[in-house]
Amino acid sequence: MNYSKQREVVLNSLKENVIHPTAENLYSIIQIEYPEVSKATLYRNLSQLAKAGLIRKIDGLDSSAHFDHNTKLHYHFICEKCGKVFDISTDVAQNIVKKAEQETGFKITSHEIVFKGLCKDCKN
Amino acid sequence: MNYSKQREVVLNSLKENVIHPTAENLYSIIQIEYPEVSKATLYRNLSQLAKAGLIRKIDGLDSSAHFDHNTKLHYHFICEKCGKVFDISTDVAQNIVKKAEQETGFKITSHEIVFKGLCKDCKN
DNA sequence: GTATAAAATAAGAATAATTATCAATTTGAG
DNA sequence: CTCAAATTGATAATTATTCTTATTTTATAC
Repeated sequence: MNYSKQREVVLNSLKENVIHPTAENLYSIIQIEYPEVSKATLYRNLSQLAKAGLIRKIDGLDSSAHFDHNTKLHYHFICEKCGKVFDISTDVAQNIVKKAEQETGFKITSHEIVFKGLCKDCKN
Repeated sequence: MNYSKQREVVLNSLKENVIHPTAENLYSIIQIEYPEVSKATLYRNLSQLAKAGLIRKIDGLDSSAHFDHNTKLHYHFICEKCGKVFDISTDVAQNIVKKAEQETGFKITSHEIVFKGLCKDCKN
């Protein structure tokens, strides 16, 4: 991966926006300061950065993919009322990969857990 | 929900095709015997049946949603080589909802676990 | 520094999956 | 049987994302 100004902007924007943004969220945010970053470039870089392991793509939350600056293993919760995404620690499912591999005999290379419901604020 | 012939066809086809098909998979299958079921009707009925809890929609496996005739709680694995989807029992993550609710204080109404990797056949 | 090949870009077209529109048909309660 | 509500087929529209192409940047070799 060569250096590019646009990729740096994408990566930094994600690091500064810890809200698990979608590509469109990030595009709006980036547009304000860096209108020179096009949508195609944003999508391309998000893919590349995720493939390189520098960021993480989160599927299954809602109709679009969200992106996470935090590459350490953890899970996610999306509030069905306000749409906010929160982290859930791996404590909730210990040794889950080992257990699943033992049960199935498959080789597991990645996994994601998505919880849905109401966050603390929206519950009331 | 009123009765409709088309909805019956959709539900029965899913029950007979335990392969976790996508909407397009199911459309191809249904077309052969029941060309009178349109694509719009298929999508509409899959949504309605899922909302009514008679089937389950699985997100996060790949670019399209898959559907499951089995509404009992369980998790999923998709083989990144052959694309087949397999069930994973809830044993791999016991009390996960309770744990996540205790950790966060959120109200969790649903969750899904998606594993990716290589199935037994593709591993070799 | 200059040449140059590989990588990256912007702009917009294209695609894939899904949802919406709407007139016509079907269903079910009274 | 009647009529409103539900459902349908056909197709347009939408959403999210990827692809195309000509141009520009970057890294490297001289």
